[in-house]
Amino acid sequence: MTQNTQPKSVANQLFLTDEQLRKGTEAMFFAYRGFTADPDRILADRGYGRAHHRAVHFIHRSPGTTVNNLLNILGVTKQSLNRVLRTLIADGLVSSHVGQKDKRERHLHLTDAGVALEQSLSNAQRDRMRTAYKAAGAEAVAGFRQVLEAMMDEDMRHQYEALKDKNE
Amino acid sequence: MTQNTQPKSVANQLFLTDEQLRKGTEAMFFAYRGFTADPDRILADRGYGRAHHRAVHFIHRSPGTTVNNLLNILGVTKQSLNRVLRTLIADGLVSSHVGQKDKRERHLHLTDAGVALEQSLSNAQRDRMRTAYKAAGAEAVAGFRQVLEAMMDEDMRHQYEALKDKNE
DNA sequence: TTGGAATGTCAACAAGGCTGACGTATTCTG
DNA sequence: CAGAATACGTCAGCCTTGTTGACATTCCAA
Repeated sequence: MTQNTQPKSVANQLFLTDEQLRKGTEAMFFAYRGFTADPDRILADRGYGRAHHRAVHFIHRSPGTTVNNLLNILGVTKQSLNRVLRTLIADGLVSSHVGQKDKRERHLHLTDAGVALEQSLSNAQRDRMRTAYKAAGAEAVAGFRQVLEAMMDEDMRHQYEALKDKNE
Repeated sequence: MTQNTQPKSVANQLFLTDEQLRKGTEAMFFAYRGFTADPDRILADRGYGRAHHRAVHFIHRSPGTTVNNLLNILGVTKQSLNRVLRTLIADGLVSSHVGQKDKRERHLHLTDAGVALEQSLSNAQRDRMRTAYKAAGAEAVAGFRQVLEAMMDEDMRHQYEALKDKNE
């Protein structure tokens, strides 16, 4: 349907051919596998999965966040998140306190053990990311980020932007 | 965008700070969600999941491929893939023939209905990709691909490279 | 020709999504 | 103040998709 075998007038659009887009798709698929591979190994050793990683990551990012807040960021149901939080709290990696202002809320923090796990996960992931960044160079990295940001859903881009410059 | 108020030796490496790497991590997380969102909706309507998408995609890419071959590309166990293939075959989207040369092998093809599904999935995914590519521009896309390729595991990069230029 | 390797199938289990229903505490609002 | 709305937890049950284990068939090499 959108086969691009056009004249030169569109030569500057060559990166938009179906073939180029398909390559991008497959690159995303294979790269995401690499992206999660290292943390997955660490998690498997401790009987956790990717869901635990995501929870730990975002609690670390936003200490004191509420359950509801986390729900929006992670995009899962509360039943699903609750299962994960329950094990993390039981294992002493996450603490949950009733809110001061609003007592319906629970504020989540990593314990020392939780911070330690987060560190080992993010170190593993960062190492791979750093290697990839170094290999590709600063300009490629800028392009990488631009395309990824353009690929997000509206809502997610807002979540992302809100977190983006938090610790600068 | 890059404020160069630093000495050169530092400025060159600014994209390798932990903060930059963390942003890249989160960009991957949110972008991958967007990346899969559109096909996921189509699949859900038909009672399929992402595993079906992957199988259909790579059978389309490499018609006549064997189960074992697909296993290597997808990186799952044969039992897991088999369940998905079984439903796709039962639903008449994929055909499986015993190999001529080696009768242990099964060669996989998409039926017309399978091709139709593949089209609707890849059209949806390409649309988002195209929009993102357009918004980011050709140079950003080149960087995007470079970083993704550098992020893959060795083995996966080989799989990816092998597929990469197949239809050019 | 026979034993091992390769290919693929079936069965059963676990993680982690989902929906729906319900209970409890707390806060907001008319 | 009463009732609606919000935040959270939990139970039950479903689905997809990953896992291991057991097994049949086929091929190949000693």
